[in-house]
Amino acid sequence: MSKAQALPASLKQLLVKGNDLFIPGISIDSVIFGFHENTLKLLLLDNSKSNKWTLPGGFVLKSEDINDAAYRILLERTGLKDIYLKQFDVFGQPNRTDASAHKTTFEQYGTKIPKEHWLLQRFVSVGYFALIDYTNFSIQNDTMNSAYAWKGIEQLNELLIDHDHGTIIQKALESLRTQLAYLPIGKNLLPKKFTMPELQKLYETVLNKPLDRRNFQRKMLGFGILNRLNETRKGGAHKAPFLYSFNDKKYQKALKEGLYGSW
Amino acid sequence: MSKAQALPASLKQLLVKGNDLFIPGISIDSVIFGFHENTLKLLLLDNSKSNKWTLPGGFVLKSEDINDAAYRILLERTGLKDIYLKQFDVFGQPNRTDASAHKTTFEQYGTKIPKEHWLLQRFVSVGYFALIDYTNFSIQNDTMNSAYAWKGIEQLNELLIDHDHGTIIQKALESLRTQLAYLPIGKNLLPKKFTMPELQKLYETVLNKPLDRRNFQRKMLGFGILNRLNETRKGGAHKAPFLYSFNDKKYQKALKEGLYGSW
DNA sequence: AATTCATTGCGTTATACTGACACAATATAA
DNA sequence: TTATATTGTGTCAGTATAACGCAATGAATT
Repeated sequence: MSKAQALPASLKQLLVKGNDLFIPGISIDSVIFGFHENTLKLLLLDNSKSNKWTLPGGFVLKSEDINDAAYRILLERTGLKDIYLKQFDVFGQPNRTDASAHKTTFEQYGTKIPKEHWLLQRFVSVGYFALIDYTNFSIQNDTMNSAYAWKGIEQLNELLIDHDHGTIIQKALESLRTQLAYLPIGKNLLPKKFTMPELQKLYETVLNKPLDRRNFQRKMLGFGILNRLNETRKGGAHKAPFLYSFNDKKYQKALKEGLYGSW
Repeated sequence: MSKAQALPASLKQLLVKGNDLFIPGISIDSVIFGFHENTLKLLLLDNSKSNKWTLPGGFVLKSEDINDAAYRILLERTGLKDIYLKQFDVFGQPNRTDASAHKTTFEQYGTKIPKEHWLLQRFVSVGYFALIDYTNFSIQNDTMNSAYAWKGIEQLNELLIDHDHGTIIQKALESLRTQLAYLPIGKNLLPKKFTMPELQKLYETVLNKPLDRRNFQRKMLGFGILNRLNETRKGGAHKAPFLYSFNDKKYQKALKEGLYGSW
């Protein structure tokens, strides 16, 4: 076993001042979605030693709105701001594994959380999902000194077995699917310019079923939310597809009614 | 001013033992929907003196699942069980009015909540909505000694002005609308036997727009979730409509896919 | 430079669904 | 018995959907 590193300042502060700063018993967990190479990815944190991957999360300041806290935590831990973020569920089982996860985090540095410490109390977690542009985010270590990595949703079984973060992710995916017609997934998960096949793959991935290429295009164009640009994406083999961008105003408006259709 | 009544036992217990029994900082508010005389109704509690109506709610026991708590609270305060109940949002603004509402409740009985008491801390509230059969529920006073009453959603403006329970109710209604295709509102808001016009009025009320009688019937029957009974509802003037009941199995199944259609 | 080939852009057709409306049947009230 | 509002059933034009055809294109191959 390698020598224990010094406890990072951020963790020390959590231990010492957390009780004064944060409201007790409530945590936030964020499921951060990205889309790359035709797969949905999640931004997860590696708790190094344990090789258990976890959702980035945090706590709510004593006089802070919960939604504001979710944005702040996202900003602090990833540098991301102006991100689409949405609360989707609350996880309130008394046997949630937060306490043991916190223990593990500190034990990596040879630090033990004192008994009765607020971190070891029962936590109710509010789940948020974020939609971010994969191409516009460069991974860096976060303030808690954990390492980020994008993980494809198909690899999750190995990473999160028996971990209740797995449940949270499943619920987030479910929300994404059932509310698809009302969510700006295209705008937030794709780069500013994208091709029709890319948009289609995104919808196919979320819905987990294939869609007809030609019918998809007709329907999407029918919504009147896309601008076709005078550019094509060259470089890939075969015919170069047109690039599109979203007409933000019309997109917003259309989403209010829901992108009607039999997906 | 009339003489202050004695503090009810349930309130006294809350004051004295609440801190040991419940997890701090988290409350539950339930928006209880019923349908009667072609209007959506809410089951509200009158805080007598103040004439401010509030949502029935409560707190979570220290080793209790939040969803279980919501069911328990509903049972304790209304006698209702086996009810459709669904979490729809979390309300986490630091300036929520719970503390002052609690104060008012106790001041009615001439009791003052001690400073620093847990009831006066900041609360994050988890919102649930319940769908219940109006005809199968008889109003009684609840354990907190408040009086229940059904209030039509159109009268809410007068009752809840500037009250953040108003926001919660609005959000509950919104959830009801956007998730309509996935919610068993018919089964849970109507009596076992009902007529097609009654079912239609329910959908019209939730959607807040009129629907064509004949198209509605065609679509509903098309889902294959209704049994037409060999009875009609006589008594009303004019032609007696058939009675229907739900085919529970098919209803459940259809809701999983969502009751597809352009409502 | 010509050929190959997977992919893209645009189009067609049969079918199902939707919205708007017509008309006969019927339970109560007059 | 008649009047009336409501319900049950049906029609029809317009629209949306699912399934598929075919020519155009850009890079890779020869």
